[in-house]
Amino acid sequence: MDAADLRIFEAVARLGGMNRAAGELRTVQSNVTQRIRQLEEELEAPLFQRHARGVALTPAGRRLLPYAARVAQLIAEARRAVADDGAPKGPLAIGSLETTAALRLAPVLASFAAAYPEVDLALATGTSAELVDLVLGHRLEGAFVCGPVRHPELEEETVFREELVLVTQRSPLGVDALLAARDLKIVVLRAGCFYRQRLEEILARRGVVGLRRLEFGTIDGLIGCAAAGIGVTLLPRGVVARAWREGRVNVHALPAEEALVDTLFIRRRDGFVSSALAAFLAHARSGHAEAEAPE
Amino acid sequence: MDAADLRIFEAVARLGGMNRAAGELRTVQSNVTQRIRQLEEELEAPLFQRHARGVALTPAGRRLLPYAARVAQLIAEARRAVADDGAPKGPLAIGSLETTAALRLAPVLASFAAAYPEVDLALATGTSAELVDLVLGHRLEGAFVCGPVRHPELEEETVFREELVLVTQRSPLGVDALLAARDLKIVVLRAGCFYRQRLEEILARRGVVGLRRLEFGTIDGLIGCAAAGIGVTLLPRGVVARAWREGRVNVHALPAEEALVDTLFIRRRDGFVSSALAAFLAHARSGHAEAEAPE
DNA sequence: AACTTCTATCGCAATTCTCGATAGGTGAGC
DNA sequence: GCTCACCTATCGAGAATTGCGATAGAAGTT
Repeated sequence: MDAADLRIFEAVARLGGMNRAAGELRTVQSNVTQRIRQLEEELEAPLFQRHARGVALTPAGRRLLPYAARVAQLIAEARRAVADDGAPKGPLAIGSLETTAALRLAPVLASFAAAYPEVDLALATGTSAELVDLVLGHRLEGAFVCGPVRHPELEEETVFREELVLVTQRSPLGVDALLAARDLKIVVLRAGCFYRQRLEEILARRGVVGLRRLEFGTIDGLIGCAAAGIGVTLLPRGVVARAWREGRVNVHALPAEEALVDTLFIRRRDGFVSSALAAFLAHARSGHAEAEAPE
Repeated sequence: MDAADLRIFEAVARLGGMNRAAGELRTVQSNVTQRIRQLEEELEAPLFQRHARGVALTPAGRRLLPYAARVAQLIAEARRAVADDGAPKGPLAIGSLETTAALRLAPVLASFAAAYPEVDLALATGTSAELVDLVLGHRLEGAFVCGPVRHPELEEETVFREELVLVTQRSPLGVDALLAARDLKIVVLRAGCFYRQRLEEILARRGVVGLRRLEFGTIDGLIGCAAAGIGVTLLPRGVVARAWREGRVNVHALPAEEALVDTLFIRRRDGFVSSALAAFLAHARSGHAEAEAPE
């Protein structure tokens, strides 16, 4: 049982037929048949049940299938480990919440790309749950998500701790009075954004429910909306610092348990940490992340 | 890069020479040389530094080595998974603390062996730390240890919860008076036993320190020593129930935080659970473990 | 009944693997 | 300084494996 055998086995199992597998593997059907038969002889167990429309996994085959994928992944990882001589280079696939990417990662990415031109950085965005799945599935080397995740196979590390503040129009009124206004909307960066959920929780706890939502694609748009009294939004303090200094909006601090949100970087515990990823993490930790933070 | 290549690579790295590796692999040196050279060409990286007395790993080789072991383990596990058709059979290597084996496991093992004669059960004993290492190193499918362990790669499950009691000679005196006796010894099953450590902590907390230790190989010996007033020991309540009913010893309950000790079964989180292991765990959980417990 | 789609098998070619022998290099010991 | 022991590199021939194309057979579809 070799890695090559397992690759063929995996293709046959996934495509449900030796002909289809042969096509994908750039070989001929007789070859696939022979290799599968040899594998079955070696393991002394039938792996596929043959029928007229293709093949189906037997129980033994079902037991083998996950190992085929794991062996392939492990060998791919070994290749990367050998190729990684310590100088950050090559592909680096990481993920991030859209909000984090927009608010925090932009300067990190820019300076990282400048510092390590040899690295081909790919940034995927999605919800925390999607990103966790991608990391677990070896599709991403790591991701920035809102935590805690507490998955046994994932290592997590807090990289940003945001203090979220309510942002409203400039007004002598208190926050409660502002929230009581008719037609108030909550303004969020994007549907599904983590801050939206948090904002709704915060308002619900104050008895404000059923507000309309308004989506904006840019941070400045959010702040503009809040300044105009159209709605209320929730943003990291650092992001609204400028608008606040300029007197365009009011910011309202929240109690710590509502205000603080940790952005974690997650990666597989057993996974290989490429030099590119190590360099990226060092870069993210070493202060570039504070570029937008308040003075 | 195939599993076979990695096996050859691993042997060369471990033995420090292609000749030695060829011997172990039952092939000839030229073959090993060629395969290693091909592997180096494929990976485009030198794996070994050749010198007159053999070869030494290069940095790239050092990076590859752990993957060779992991691939080999994974493939071995895949073989076992395929061979395991649901009927418990074949080898089953588990570990246990000596104390647990003696006090709790004997009836489980006996009835398991009778129920599943197809399983070749091997029981290794050692300290908790040793057993944890053996499980992590794929040498044992699981082990009974005293917890908590909290290792990220290990799944742990509480299988026994013992109530430990102090066992002393039968006497109208209170436990404090008995502990104050001169020449009192602590009697333990074996050096390094977990209960010994707990017993010393318990006594230390009551100001009793520096006692002599006496080791006995059997539970009955411990109880006999305690009954004769030679020493004091610490045992699960169930084990001394008979001697207590017969009026041979006094048992003294302890506060919960001192009395309760969990025996956990640990196994690798990512590891394959063989049918034999599943059957064993079901067996252990389903009441056979209570054979020696009090009525 | 003809057709399509799939797997099993066979013979042959190409590739790869294995083996044994030989060459070359290096350090230890005399 | 020489030989000896030990090691790796390389070569060529034979063996084994793998890959390919063609064909046969089975089963569902039209």
